Amino acid sequence: MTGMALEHAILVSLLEQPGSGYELARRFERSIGRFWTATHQQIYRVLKRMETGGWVLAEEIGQDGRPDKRAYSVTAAGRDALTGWLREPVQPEAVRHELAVKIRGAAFDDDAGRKRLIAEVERYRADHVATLDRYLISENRDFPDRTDPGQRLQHVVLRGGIAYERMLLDWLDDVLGTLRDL
Amino acid sequence: MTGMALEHAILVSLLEQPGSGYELARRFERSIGRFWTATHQQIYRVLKRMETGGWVLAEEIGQDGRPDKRAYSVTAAGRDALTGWLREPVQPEAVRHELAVKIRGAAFDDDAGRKRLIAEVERYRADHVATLDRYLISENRDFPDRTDPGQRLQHVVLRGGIAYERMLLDWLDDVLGTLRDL
DNA sequence: TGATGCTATGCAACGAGTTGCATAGCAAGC
DNA sequence: GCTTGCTATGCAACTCGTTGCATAGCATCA
Repeated sequence: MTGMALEHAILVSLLEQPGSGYELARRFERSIGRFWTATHQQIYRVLKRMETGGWVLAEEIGQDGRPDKRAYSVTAAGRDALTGWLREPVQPEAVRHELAVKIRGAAFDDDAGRKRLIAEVERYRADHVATLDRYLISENRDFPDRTDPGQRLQHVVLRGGIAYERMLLDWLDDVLGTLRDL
Repeated sequence: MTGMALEHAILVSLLEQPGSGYELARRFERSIGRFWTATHQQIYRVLKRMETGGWVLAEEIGQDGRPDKRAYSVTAAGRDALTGWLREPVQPEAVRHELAVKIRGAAFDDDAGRKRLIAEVERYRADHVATLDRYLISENRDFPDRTDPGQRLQHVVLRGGIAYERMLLDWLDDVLGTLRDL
């Protein structure tokens, strides 16, 4: 019961807003995917398992002009499963930071390799500038209601993303400085 | 060739210092594991694969009073494999932040559940205070040589860890404040 | 008209990561 | 004397995550 947390991320997303597997996959690209990534295959597979286990209910919705979809909502049993999990201890994170491995690896490459790494870090940095911008735009647009508990919780998680991106950008500047005058 | 980055983390670790599977596993608990986690089973399995592929060489070392060990070192082919990988683009990270899921999930739990989550966040925070302390001790102790390129690169990665932990502690205070006056 | 892309779901195969267990001798403390 | 813990390596079974592919109709743009 320690792993398989995707179920719980899906439960949270469906409680915030019921929807189809496809819609969930899109949310995992935007909102919820900021802190829990998943592909559409994973989501469809896990949704079936959750349906079998009685955590979610599917309703077939026929649409004209596009394929039918299965809209999922969370059952009472699913909600109980979620609250049970919420009360378990948080597992330590499994950190996997590829860039950090590459930076330490740069000690065993030549000048040409380090030059390429600097360019790659700059590209990586630009990506995260864009990410931070998206977060800031989303913050200004999506969190007007400071009284709704759900919104306040979503907002504090987003502030975590913003803090992370800012920290990362500062650190990348430190990395670039270190690589340049190695 | 996109995944399987454990090989490369092992190559970096073995280039920094040759050693046995067991020694590598211990390093993955301390130094390199700050940004790339792995269990001993993973490490042994991958080392065999790398030996078959000619990336590392094993030397049997008989020890008295304890089991023999196989000391690994990186071959020229292994080093080439590493530099080849260093020049590939950095893959976007697969973020999996369980605590963030739980925080958003707290909107669907009751007051008792939220109280428990607050206690759990406090425990989690204490763990990370301890982690930050270990990093700061390691920084003062292990990085005296500011001219060695390898040390400077290890140091900048450690500074990333320190920056991350500080950011996290600040954010956890924000989270606790939000949960408390929900 | 043809190419590209979006909605919508899914299978099959593979690779990566986790968990439990096993062996085996030595050292240290109760 | 007994238990616990450390060094040292490994198997087997399992779950999780990734990649490539497939279907199928409609919309949009060149």
